[in-house]
Amino acid sequence: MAIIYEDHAKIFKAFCDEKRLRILELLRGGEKCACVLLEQLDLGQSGLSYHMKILVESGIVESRQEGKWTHYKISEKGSTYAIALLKELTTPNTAIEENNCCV
Amino acid sequence: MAIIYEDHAKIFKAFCDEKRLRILELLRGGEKCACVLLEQLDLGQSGLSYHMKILVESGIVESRQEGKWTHYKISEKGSTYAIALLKELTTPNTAIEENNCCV
DNA sequence: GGAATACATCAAAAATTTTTGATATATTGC
DNA sequence: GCAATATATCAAAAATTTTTGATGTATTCC
Repeated sequence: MAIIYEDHAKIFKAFCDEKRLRILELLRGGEKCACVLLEQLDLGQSGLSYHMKILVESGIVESRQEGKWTHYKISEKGSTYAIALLKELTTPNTAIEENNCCV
Repeated sequence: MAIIYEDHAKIFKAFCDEKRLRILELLRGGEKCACVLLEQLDLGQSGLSYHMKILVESGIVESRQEGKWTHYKISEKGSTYAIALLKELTTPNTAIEENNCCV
């Protein structure tokens, strides 16, 4: 399957797991460091790290290092892009020929 | 995890698999019956059926039976809802208290 | 420098999703 | 009604994702 589908799928993977949706919900309240997320979620430390990696790689979340702490927040740029992409993926594209049958 | 996260995750599952993104791309060209999708995709018949079920259950695709054929198309209503939801999920929510630490 | 803290990475186990092939159901044309 | 066609469903296998616990790395504090 073409590269582009893989990239697009990656973006929406941020939203198709309940744990990650819960994390995003917390981040809607503003930037949080991993330790705060950890105490609010039913997740182990390495489990949180795993999900944060997926979120950051999707572009929906950005991370910022500050000493020994890592702070995470929702990326406005990434979110805007995802919304535009979702619109595109669900909008009729007349450039694609109608290829029908079975009538 | 609360019911609502499960429902939301279900919607975005439509977009986090490459095969399903490819199917949506085809449907952007207009309503298609399963047989057309089948010949355009690298998928077996039961595999297509599996993915179509996920797409329909996400609300992004609607199906219409016509004799022995099933026609699928992108649901405008479902898409609009998904876009609105994605916006909501990535928009700061000041109602949620800022719960920070580590500063 | 050494201990403590925060987080990432790794590998194995567990869980879930996807694929595959067989079978079931419904519709059409004879 | 019977054969053929279109699609759904099922169950087992394969693949992928997620969880878990152990270990590694970087930073701070003493």
